[in-house]
Amino acid sequence: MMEIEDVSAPVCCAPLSGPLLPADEAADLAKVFKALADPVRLRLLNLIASVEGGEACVCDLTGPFDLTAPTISHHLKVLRQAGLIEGERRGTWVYYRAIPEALTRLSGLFALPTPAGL
Amino acid sequence: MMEIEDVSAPVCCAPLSGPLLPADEAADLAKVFKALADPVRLRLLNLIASVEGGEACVCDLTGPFDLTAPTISHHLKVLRQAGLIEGERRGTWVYYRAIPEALTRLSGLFALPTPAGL
DNA sequence: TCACTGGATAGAAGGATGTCAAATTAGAGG
DNA sequence: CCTCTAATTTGACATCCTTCTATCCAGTGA
Repeated sequence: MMEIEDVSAPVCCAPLSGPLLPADEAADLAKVFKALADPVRLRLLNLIASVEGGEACVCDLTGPFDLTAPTISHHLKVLRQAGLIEGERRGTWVYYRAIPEALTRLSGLFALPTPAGL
Repeated sequence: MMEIEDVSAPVCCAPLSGPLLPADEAADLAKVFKALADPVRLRLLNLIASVEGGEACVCDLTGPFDLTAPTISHHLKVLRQAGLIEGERRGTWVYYRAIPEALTRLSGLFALPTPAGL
């Protein structure tokens, strides 16, 4: 269940304003953004990343949405396969946390070379 | 032709690790990521943002891809409506440039509150 | 072992998306 | 005015995505 593909791994450092992105890296990056391209998943990531302690139980992630448990489970899987979150089962419950490196990587992607211009 | 919707405008400042994102802001943000969730559009934005002078002619954006002109035009429109790029016609040609504020906004979205942990 | 609960998986229906060919608009130049 | 080129729009088609219901798996505890 906890399989991870982490398509974001090879996508690393260079900002979009920087050197030309190879086509295969663009494809990998697109998968990460595809994971973010849904309001439910954005709110899920937001919920998980903003939790005090860094961990959120799935049982607390279903309530805020007007969706069935399988749908939430599906969205969590998409976020997981994108390398944005990771899950761990402890007893009856499963806990998810954000992967800081993934967020930092994305932050750097949008960095500008000369912010003096703005 | 140059209509802009700029769905990214209301989405502004708070990082994903920060306070809870309202549902409607999440929906707006998702539109921006939907625009980024395609390898061709990522490469287009990369091409435009990395051009010396900050401007790229559409005529130079068709070559790098194995796609027809209408398809490139469609992708540019999606990026435009997401508020990531803007276009301007000068004579026969249309030039596009990245909108730095949009990129900076996204960069801040992935900022972490306490990078001390990593 | 059996029942109960939290969570994931499988399969299907409906809507959204990427791509193309064909037609359209905008400007340059005879 | 006519033609040529750059770029966009339109309409169609195939594919993918979100969501559901139904089912299955994993632990807990009697």
